[in-house]
Amino acid sequence: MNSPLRSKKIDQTGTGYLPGLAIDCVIFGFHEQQLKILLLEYQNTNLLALPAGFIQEEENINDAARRVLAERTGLTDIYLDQFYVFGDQSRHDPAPMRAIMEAKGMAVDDNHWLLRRFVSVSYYALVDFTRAVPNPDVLSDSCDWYDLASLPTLMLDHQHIVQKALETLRTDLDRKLIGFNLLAETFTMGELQRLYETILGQELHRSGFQRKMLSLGILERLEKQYNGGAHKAPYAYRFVSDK
Amino acid sequence: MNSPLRSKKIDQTGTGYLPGLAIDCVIFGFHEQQLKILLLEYQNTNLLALPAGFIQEEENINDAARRVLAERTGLTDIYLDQFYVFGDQSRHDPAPMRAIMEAKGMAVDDNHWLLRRFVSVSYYALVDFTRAVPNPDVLSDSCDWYDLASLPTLMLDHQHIVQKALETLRTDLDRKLIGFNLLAETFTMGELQRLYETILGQELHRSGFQRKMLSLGILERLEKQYNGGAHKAPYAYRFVSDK
DNA sequence: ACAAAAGTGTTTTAGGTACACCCATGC
DNA sequence: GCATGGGTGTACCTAAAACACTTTTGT
Repeated sequence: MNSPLRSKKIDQTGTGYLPGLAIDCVIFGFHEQQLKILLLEYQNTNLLALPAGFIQEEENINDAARRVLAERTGLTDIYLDQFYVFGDQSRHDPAPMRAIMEAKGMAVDDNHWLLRRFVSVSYYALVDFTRAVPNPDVLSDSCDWYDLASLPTLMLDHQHIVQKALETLRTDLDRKLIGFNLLAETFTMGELQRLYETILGQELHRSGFQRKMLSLGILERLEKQYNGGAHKAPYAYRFVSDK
Repeated sequence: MNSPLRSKKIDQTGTGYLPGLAIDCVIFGFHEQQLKILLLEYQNTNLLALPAGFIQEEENINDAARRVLAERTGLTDIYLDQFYVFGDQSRHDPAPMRAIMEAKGMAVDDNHWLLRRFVSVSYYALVDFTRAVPNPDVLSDSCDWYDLASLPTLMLDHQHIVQKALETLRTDLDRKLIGFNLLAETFTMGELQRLYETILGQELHRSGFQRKMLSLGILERLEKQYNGGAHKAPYAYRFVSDK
């Protein structure tokens, strides 16, 4: 992998990448009843941004997105969906990237390729929180999970991108049955319901939810899980694709 | 407007446009119970392609799509939706564009910007067939409607783009209530139903369809239309947005 | 009179909501 | 025993599907 944001040296010209095009990824995770996304914090600037990357000249853009995801989470088998292209010129603002590069001690030319206008092809990804290992890129000193419910201010229009990603996730949740990607291999019906409630931002009726999920024919019931709770042990379930 | 595909002279360098990025438009119309799309035929090559364009350096990409649409149809108030970015390197094939340019009598350099790899941001549009005035660009000698049901072979991966546009239209039809954009200002319930049936590729029950449409509260009933048919005169309806 | 398309009514079915009941477990 | 969370059963309501009936027009 030779992303300019990963290699030790930052390319001065952007050679080898499609110019003016970037990948931004909204990586969702779910932990302790909270929906979270992965953010990078840049060194000495307090700037927070979505994991991003560029597209190699001989690379498919969807593969570039998978590469970014693999670099930031260590995971390769991830649910990933392109959801929008942000291409307004108003989103172009070289100031934050300049601040990041200067904080890195770089001499920054006004014409540096990273300061030019970029069109962002945005993806959202759903990962198993317990399996992801966040990993910062060369320009950032941290890569961590942040609660979606109390998100700090983000760089550029990244807040807007997150908002649109969440809207897409909400409408896709029923249509594409993708929620399971946010859970571990096996899970209880209660965990699944709390996930749905968190994503949709509303409470769901327990019995109806259970019946609907089971009627979809995509859940395999396993043995009961004795977690030591003061109640009946729930069944564990596994998602089974029907292909 | 100074698109290189519209101006009399074709720019040799692509100056003024975002490099490597193109807009492709699947423009749907509906006429005589057929779903149609607008295609360009290039001079002396038998090559058919989707209406396309590039993005000016100071232009929003959605505005670029509107500009392409206005140039090809003469319409400015059009339903338009971004639906996918096609960015596989395998879609890069300079041969057809070279043939088009050579057929135009141009001397074509191997490094000509139009022969390089492009990432396509694709849009679908819904237009009122009776109001659109197809208008070819400078490289093509015709811009006309083609039946979606019996589409000829298209350039590059444009067949694939059309397929994905149609799939998106089908799923959006119920969710976004956009079908009316394909009809004239007023229409009968029968016309609307035949439109839905054509798009979805399946027959719908007449009474259920009528009730469902009326229950949405987005149709205003006007006077009856006496078309001279050997049957009861249908009501005319108009779409009313509820904002 | 009849066919054709339009508008409306009726019955049946399916899915969802709401609520109730019982089960298993730890305190 | 009791609170807690889990699984299932039942009544109810709404929306869709399927079908029937009536209306209006031209031939």
